[in-house]
Amino acid sequence: MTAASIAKDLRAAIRSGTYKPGDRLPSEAALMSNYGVARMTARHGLSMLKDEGLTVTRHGSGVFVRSFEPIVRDSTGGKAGESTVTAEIDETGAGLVVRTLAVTAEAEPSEKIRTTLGLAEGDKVTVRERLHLRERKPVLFATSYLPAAIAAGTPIADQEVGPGGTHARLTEAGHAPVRFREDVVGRMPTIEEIEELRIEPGTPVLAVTRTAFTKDGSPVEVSHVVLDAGEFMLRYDID
Amino acid sequence: MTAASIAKDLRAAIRSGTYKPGDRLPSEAALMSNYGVARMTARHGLSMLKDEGLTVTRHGSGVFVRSFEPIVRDSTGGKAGESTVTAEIDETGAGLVVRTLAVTAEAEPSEKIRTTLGLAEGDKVTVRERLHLRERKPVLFATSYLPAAIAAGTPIADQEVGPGGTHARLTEAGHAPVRFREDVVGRMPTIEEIEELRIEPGTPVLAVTRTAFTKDGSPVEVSHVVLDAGEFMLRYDID
DNA sequence: GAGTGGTCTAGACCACTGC
DNA sequence: CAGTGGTCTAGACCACTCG
Repeated sequence: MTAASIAKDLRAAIRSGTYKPGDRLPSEAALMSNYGVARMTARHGLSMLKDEGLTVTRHGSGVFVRSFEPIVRDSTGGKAGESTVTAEIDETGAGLVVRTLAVTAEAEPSEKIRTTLGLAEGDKVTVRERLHLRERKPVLFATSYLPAAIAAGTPIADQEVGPGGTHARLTEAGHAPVRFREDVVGRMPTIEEIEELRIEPGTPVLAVTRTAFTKDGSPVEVSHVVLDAGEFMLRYDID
Repeated sequence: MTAASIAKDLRAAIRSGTYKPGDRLPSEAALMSNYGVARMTARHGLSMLKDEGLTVTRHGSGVFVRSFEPIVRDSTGGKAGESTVTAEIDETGAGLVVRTLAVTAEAEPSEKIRTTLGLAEGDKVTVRERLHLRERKPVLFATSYLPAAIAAGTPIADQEVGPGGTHARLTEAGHAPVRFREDVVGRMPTIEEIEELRIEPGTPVLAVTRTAFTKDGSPVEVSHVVLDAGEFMLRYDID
C-alpha cells in the first residue's frame, strides 16, 4: 500500500494548496528516504498523480503541479458568417491561430461519413483538415467532410476558403447550414493525437462530431473535432 | 524501447481487429517470453494500454479489450416538465435508475455557487444530490444548488420532488427555467469519483456545469454533473 | 492448484536540466 | 557535474479466478 499512500499524501497536499500549480513536488529520491521505499515504488506513486492529470513531469527537472486555464469554446455563440470553429472561440481564445493542413477536393468517404451525409455509394466528399494553435501549441484538430457535389469547384475545396469561411460559401451556394448537432465524448487520446496535439500524459481529449444541416434537414457537413481537454471548456447555451 | 513497443504492437492488433472488444490479450508471462523482457517491462507495456482506456484488467483473470457503448444524453431534447436529467436520456438509456442520495433544505453555498446564483452573503441554498445507475453500475453523479429562498418549503427540499421533477416545481413557483447553459470539461476523475462511479482506469469523466435561467435572466439552479465518459455521449442540437 | 494480475525490492544504466 | 526523471532487470510474495 505504499505507492498508493504516497500518491494519497501528495494528492491531499496538492488539493489543500500545500503545493500550488507550478510548484515542484518532492523528488523520487526524497520520497524514497521519506517513506523508506524502493525507487520504483516512489515512482509508481508519482505516476499515479500524472495519470490523474494532477502533475506534469519534466525530465531532468522534476515533477510539477499542473494548472488548468481553459479556452471557452462557445458552440452556440458564433456569429453567422464566420468560420465554423474560430467564431466559437470567445475572447479568452485570443491568440488562437488556425492552420489549414490539407484540403482534398474529392475523396472516398468512409462508410460512416457517407451515410451520415446521406450520400449514395460512389459519391465523393471534400475533406478539410485544420489545426488550431494556442501560443504555438496545437490544441484542436478538426476534419470536415462535405459532399463533393456541393463543395468541389467552390472555394471550399481551396486551401483558402475566403472571408466568412466554409459556412459563408455554403450559404452562397444555396446550402446554408442552419441547424447543428454536436455529439461529445470524452476519452483518452490515441498515440497519433498525443503526438499531433502534444497532449500531456493524464489528459483526455474531447471528441466532438458536429453535423450541419440545411433548412430542409439535409446534412451538408460533418466535422470531427478533437480537442485537448486540458485546454478547452465547451459551452452550450440552450433555450 | 521495449515496453513502448509491446504496447505499440498490441495497440495495432486491437485497432486492426485481431483482438476484438471482450477478447483476452496475451498474459504477462506470454509477453515476457515472446519479447524476452522482464515482467515489469511486460507489465508496463500493458499498463500503457490500460491508461489509454483501451483495455480493462481483471485480477486473476487477464487483460481484456474494452468496449464503448455510450448512453446518449440529449441535453436539448428533454420534454418540458420532466426532471432535469432523466428527460435527457434517450431510449438507449433505458434501464437507467435515479437514486436521490441527499437533500439539504438550507446549506451554506460555496463562494462560486453563491455568485453564480447571484446571492447575497449569508443567503442559503438547497442542495440535492443524485446518482444515476445503469444496470446497477453508477454512471452519473449530480449535485444541484438552488436558492433556498425559492426552494425551501417546497417539494424541491424534499427527498421526493414529485411528478415533473425540480423544473415542474420551479415553474409552479413562478421561476420557470427557460434558458440553460452547459459548460463541459473533460478530465481524469478524482479518487472520490473513481470510487463513487466505479470508474475504470484510463477513463476520463465529463464534468458539466449546468445553469438554469428564468425568462428575466436570473439563475435559479446550478448543477454540477459528473459523468463516466466511458458510459456517455452528450448530444446538443443547436439552431 | 495452476495461472493470472498487483505490489514491492535493490540494483543498473541512460538522458535531460540547470547551476 | 550533481541532481533529476526514464527505462529495464531478476527476483520476491501476495490476491484473485477458475477449472
